[in-house]
Amino acid sequence: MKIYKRHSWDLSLDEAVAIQEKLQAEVITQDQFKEPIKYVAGVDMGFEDDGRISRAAVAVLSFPDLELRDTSIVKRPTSFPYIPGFLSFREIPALLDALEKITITPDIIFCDGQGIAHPRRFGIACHLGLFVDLPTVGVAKSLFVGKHEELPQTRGSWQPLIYEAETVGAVLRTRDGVKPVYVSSGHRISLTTAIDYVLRCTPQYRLPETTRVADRLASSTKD
DNA sequence: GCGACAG
DNA sequence: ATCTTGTCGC
Repeated sequence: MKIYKRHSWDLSLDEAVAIQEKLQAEVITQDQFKEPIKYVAGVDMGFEDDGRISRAAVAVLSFPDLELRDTSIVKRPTSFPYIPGFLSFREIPALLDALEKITITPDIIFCDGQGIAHPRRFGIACHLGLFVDLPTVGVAKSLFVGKHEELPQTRGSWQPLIYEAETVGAVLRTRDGVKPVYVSSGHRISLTTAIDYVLRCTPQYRLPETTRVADRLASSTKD
């Protein structure tokens, strides 16, 4: 699929901050895509050799039946350290290599991490969204920024995630009695629509099927 | 200044 | 993210 390179990846932390602040202005948090959605994708990362090697994986599933239709895995040297607030600079380079090889362009991409629920409203889902110019959703396994009320134990219930007096995402229960996930808009999709698609992609487990498939691909010892 | 801190 | 067995609970 097509990738729109917006900047180089050889950056200092100060330059990375400048890029986040500049590109943030281009993020769209409203629905801007045509339905019906036919394909959904999930991306995930794995590491080897104490983090020196990155493994990126992409899984494209049909929607709404969620059957595997395309996959891609790439391995390359890791070029940026993990620093809270700058996850995208560590993971996106490899993810783009993997996405470039995908033959089916998905209609929505689920990312492992936050969207606008980020200190500068520019988490990995937003960053990736601008590079692929497709709807992206951040589905994180843990809280990064913001606070929220307690939420019911039933699947489908959710509470707004508030940060600096703004709703930046939602805490969503995707399975009864199981730890919730943190959903936020990445690009070209609203929060309520994002929640709807996350629920439609989590028929059985806590995380979206797309992410689960990508996760096992990125974790496999093979190449 | 002191903690907290997506993966 | 990754290093790792058994174990508690439905």
